[in-house]
Amino acid sequence: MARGDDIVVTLRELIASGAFVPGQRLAEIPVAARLGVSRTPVRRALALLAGEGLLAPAGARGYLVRRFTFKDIIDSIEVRGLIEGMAGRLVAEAGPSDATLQKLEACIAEGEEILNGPALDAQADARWADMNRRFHAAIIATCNNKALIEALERNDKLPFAAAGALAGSELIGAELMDQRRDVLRHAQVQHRAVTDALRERKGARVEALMREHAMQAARNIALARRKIPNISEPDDAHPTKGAA
Amino acid sequence: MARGDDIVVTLRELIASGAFVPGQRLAEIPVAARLGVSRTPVRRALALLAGEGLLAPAGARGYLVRRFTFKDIIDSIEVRGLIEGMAGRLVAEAGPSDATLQKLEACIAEGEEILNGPALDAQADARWADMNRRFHAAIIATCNNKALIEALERNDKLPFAAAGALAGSELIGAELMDQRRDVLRHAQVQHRAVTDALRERKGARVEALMREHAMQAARNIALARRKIPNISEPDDAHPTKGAA
DNA sequence: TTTCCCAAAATTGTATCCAATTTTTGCTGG
DNA sequence: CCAGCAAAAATTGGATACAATTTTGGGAAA
Repeated sequence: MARGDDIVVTLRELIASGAFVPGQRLAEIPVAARLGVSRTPVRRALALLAGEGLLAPAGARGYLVRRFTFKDIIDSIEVRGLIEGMAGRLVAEAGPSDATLQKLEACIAEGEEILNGPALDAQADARWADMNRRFHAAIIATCNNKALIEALERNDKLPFAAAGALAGSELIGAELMDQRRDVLRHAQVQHRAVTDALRERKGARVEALMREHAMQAARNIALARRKIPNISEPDDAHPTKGAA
Repeated sequence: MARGDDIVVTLRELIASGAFVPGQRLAEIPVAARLGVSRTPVRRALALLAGEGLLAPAGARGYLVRRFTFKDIIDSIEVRGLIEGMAGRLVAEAGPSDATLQKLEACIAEGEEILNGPALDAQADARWADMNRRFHAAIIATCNNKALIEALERNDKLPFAAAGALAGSELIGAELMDQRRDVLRHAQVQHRAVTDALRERKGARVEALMREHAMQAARNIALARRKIPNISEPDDAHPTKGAA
């Protein structure tokens, strides 16, 4: 998709990195000037980002950078657990292919390698993040339910909702690195349990494990809460796109 | 939202109604001519519909009307059950407000009214569809999880995925109307059970009930399968937007 | 006859221009 | 001094013009 989607990606990163303040109005002309393009592709990008939920309609005209509270982040991670849980159950019920199981085992082996390594530095963390993404992708990719896959794809675009969003980010300081090995060790055990349950076609167990696995990620995010840029307080009544 | 969103709505209806054949390429100029507007708003609309999953990118340029198999429809309904199930569980765990319970009871009372009415004609069916939408909306609206609400909103845009998509449509012929009363009676019982479980804060039970309630809707869709326009056969290898 | 290449046509993507609506600002009146 | 209204400025949405890329079709050569 070599359309004007690079603009969308750039804007998404700018929003996630905190370059745009939540609640700020995103006028087309300044954005276009900043990106060095005309208003036309910016207009398309803003509409798409609003469709993704990163921007909120500002009254009758234009868009606002949406506010995300800390609860919103935790909630989206729980939704990820819900979706991945069903995906895992579907895979278990259908019986995972050998190729899938091999992928998962390879991820586990790599996880073991990382955990047994000498230092758990930023590089090791990035490697873990990549492995973690492959593990989760291997499950959702074979669930054979397009609606479910797309629901997860959309959810993953919300800030810090995707699997491995914390790992590999710059949010883990030295003080969190101390606990990091325990955290990843626990995740590794969960990956092991998920893989075994998949092989044994224990659908309900996989579903519960994936949900709990996400809840664990939510707790880890909570540890880094203070470093997350641009999270709003829960009690501010600013517009964040109303419910249904 | 008085933006160019009416064009998006119109196109969505044209796709759902089968005016566009799946796999057909949607060129901007013909679409713009058909709607009587210029290419600019059409481009925005096509990009948004692709974001919603109703269109698939056609190689490096333009979009195709996406193919939906019958399984895709059933799958999206099951995803709806998953999401609504979690929403119901959250409402139950937090304790539903009196206002919510009153709304649900009002829906149930209206359902009883419809079922006890003399004829179950198309008008009664449309009334049921409206009541049903309100029932489901009352639950999801109070779940207090924005990611979940938006996941449902997106899923509801897929063909026949939304609650009450079959009821109120033209797909129920005379032969299905015979079974219609039994079908709705069963749904009414499920609404009753959901409401009671919510009041009693039985989260797990609500979740299971909502899932099963959706599965029932899937079975009803299956009865009308032959009348659904533009569903593709499951074994055609045409592009339908690849998985993750 | 088939295949490959080049040219032409069509279509998408971008930039600019115009109209319409909204928002802001300043002035006037109470 | 505040409120209300009017005018002006700014910003968004739509249409058109232009550039670039892709696709298609035809012709020539093997």
